[in-house]
Amino acid sequence: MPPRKKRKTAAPATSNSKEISKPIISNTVIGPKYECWLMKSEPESRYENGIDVKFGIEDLINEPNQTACWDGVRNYQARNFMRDQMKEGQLAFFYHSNCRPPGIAGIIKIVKEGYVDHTQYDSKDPHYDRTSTKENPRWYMVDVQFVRKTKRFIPLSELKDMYMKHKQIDGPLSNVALFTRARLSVQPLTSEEFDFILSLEEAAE
DNA sequence: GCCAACGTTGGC
DNA sequence: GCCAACGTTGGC
Repeated sequence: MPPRKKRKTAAPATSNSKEISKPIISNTVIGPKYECWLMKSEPESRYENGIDVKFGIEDLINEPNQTACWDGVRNYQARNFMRDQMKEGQLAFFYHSNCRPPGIAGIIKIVKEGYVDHTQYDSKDPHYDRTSTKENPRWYMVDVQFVRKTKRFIPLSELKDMYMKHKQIDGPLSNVALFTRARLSVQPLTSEEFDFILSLEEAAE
């Protein structure tokens, strides 16, 4: 199951009180601080169990309030980021995957923190999980809202060139999850990584 | 459509 | 808890 997403929602913002099991940052080992994100979604039609999982940035723009729940993520690391670490107001890149060309299309923000992904209980949903129970939900999602498109599409190829370069010189993208954990559909970015990538939208390549 | 990388499952 | 088999992601 693909961590792809979406459709529906536009949840009014009762901020959720649930989830108390927060992360607790054991800073015994100090890792990078993640306050920004990259979220992948497929902008082109693809059918899973007969249902189109297409959800590109234009689809988000067309949602009520330009807001959608990021349902359908079925990977534990990605879930943990959404459930435990994403905070309201944080920014994320909207990344187009499984298309040509792949890359960053826009910026979104987290408008509702982690809560139970209802699609896990829906037997008709492509991401139905028959083993998850209401008493002990397995999958979580957040709500995101469109902020803006990037001034230009920032292709993966360009990010990869930067990554390769930065690995040599220990530049800002030398550890970026997009390449060090390529298959994760919800990825963390440090502010430095986020800002560097954002600065690329100005450049003419 | 191919397939490398990597996550998950389940036997032992 | 190991690890082989299998499934998925997603670039190309």
